[in-house]
Amino acid sequence: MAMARRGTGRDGRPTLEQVAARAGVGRGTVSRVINGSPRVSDRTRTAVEQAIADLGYVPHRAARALAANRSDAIALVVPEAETRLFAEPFFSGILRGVSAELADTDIQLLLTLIRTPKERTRFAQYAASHRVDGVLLVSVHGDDPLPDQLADMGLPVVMTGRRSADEPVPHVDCDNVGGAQLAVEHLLGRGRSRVATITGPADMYVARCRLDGYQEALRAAGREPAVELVGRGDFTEESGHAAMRELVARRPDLDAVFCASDLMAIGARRALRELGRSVPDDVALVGFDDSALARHLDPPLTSVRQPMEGMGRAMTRALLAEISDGGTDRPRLVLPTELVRRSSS
Amino acid sequence: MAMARRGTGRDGRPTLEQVAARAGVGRGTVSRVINGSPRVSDRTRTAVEQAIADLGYVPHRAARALAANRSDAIALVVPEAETRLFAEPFFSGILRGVSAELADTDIQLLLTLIRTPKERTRFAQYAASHRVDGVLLVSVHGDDPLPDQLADMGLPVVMTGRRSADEPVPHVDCDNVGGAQLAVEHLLGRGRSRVATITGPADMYVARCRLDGYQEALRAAGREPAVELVGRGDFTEESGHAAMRELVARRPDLDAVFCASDLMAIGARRALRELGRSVPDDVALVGFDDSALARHLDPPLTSVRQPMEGMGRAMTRALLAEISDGGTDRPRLVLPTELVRRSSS
DNA sequence: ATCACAACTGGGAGCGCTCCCACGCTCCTG
DNA sequence: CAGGAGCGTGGGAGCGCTCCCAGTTGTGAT
Repeated sequence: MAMARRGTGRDGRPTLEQVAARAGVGRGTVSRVINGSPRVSDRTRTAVEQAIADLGYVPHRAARALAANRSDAIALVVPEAETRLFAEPFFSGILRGVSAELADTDIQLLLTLIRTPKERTRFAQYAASHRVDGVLLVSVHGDDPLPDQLADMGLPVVMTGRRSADEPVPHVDCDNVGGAQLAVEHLLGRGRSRVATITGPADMYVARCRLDGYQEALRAAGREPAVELVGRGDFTEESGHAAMRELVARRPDLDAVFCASDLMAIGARRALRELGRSVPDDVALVGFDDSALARHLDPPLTSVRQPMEGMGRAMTRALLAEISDGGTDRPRLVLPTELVRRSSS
Repeated sequence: MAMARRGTGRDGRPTLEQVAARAGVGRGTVSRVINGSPRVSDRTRTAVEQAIADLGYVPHRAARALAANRSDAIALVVPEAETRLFAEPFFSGILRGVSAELADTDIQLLLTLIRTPKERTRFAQYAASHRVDGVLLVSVHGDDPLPDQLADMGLPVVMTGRRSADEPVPHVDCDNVGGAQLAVEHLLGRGRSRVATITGPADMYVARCRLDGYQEALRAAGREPAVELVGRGDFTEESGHAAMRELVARRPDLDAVFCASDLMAIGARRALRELGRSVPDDVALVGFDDSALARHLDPPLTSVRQPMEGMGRAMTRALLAEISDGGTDRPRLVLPTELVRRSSS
């Protein structure tokens, strides 16, 4: 036997039912008002809105999720390493963008830090079981299967960066090639003629792009890129330090270095100091990321800025669009980068 | 009339009902197994577990939340300014700690960046309407009513830092007084005798604590703190720069400065360079936070490290405890700080 | 063998919402 | 003036779970 209708929900908060009673309408009508359906007369709508205000009614998320079969939540998945290495501005910039874009929707942001491959696997299962309506993926590596797994499960996904030139999964990237070109053109424009580079891991597409930009800029200026001017790093400071020493040993006459990350530029700067070369007089230095560190290096580091907050916003918009239209246009966005000139070059 | 039971849930995923059917038991029994109730025989439990594995069953969050009247989610609320100013290591450190502590629970982390006072108000309402089981609050200011609002609504809350010495809301803080003492003792131990400090805003409890530590350390060493050795800052680089210039003008003979944040130490360092004073020979410098910037300053900055990740973990544990036991012991934890010695002192 | 009691188990009821069907009404059309 | 065609509306059914109350079975004491 059905229990008598109570005056409030289990926890004392009003339910749809009470709002309906107070407004003198049916449950369905209140639901329609809340969800912005046009099939409600103005009179009724006003009355319902009044009742909602009077009661301080707020829809119950779980009930709504259960009935409507959606969660009104999206997940932002970040490898834990990101929060250390590129903490500023990469991760927090993305986060601000995502959060800003979500601010006037009713959608929750679920943050998932992934430490291990095992957690990565577990995440796919979790995501599938109706925890989220879509997933934002940050810093995906070249061989990462997660984006495809999620996409195959029919879950909307948007990621930052690409795994390759023909990335099938919707994504938002910044113009790494163009940014590197800007940097190298700048160095050439300052009269430097033996411009070296320190690259990231060859298996990361982003690193290849920055190398491509470096080479293209040189060719555009009528110079053939020299192999011995390319140092290999892995985006860490230590690798930048080592690569810089090798470069100088190989080409003592180099007069500029474009580093594919600020952290590597910091390592390179240390190496140059050890070798008694001044920056920017002997060697001009440019980094990539425009991190907080760049601003505070001695001398302040010229760097390529990625529009992190813009990328966060763009990803989120793309994901929300995919969620609502069922993934018809699979966006691929590339946002412009910008050179921030400081005294290291 | 009830519809015939279907073979799977609406979205093709198995439901409790199917697991029960496959294991040849009732719905209630499967629920008991999933929730770890002891009132299930081993035979049955094994059979159910097998069925769960066979079907790849994962409980439906929303359904569970609705039926059990809990959300299995907690919110981490961060003022947006935090993600800029103290991005590293403060925010990401806390985040890693929280995330680590949550890793082997089934609890989701909801991240809420708060930009404006209006959003702050809105959050209270959201939190109340069964979106979360508890709230983690970061960087609360002295006059912030949000912690009390949430606590008054009966929502478990734990925050980092305190608003005052007798903070009523459960919290996890680091030993700011002790950290400042460490720093000053260290400076005195290196033979410095005219130790100045640059403080944070007087209305922030954390700033007062660091000032107290500075003064106590001096007194413990038998010296009376001098008013003209105290510079006022607001945790920003610019304020550190200005305060440093004033201090030197007031007391040209000072030989050490303890800054209540790394950012202010960076500003101070710049001022000292402009004034032609070397670090550490003329003036020894110590910061607070041990940010990434400290490591890369020239010279590398001695700084007080807060156990950010540990604080994140501690907060989370405290919150989970409060959620499960209904808030009986209202924890107040103070974690130790540590001095990281580098060449600036 | 009988009874009390514990240990398990099944399934009804219900969480608060959305979806959708059916039911008045009003207003045209022919 | 009958027959649609819409509009706006009410409310039943059901989302997948947990809770809890009745069984049902098994055990040991009498």
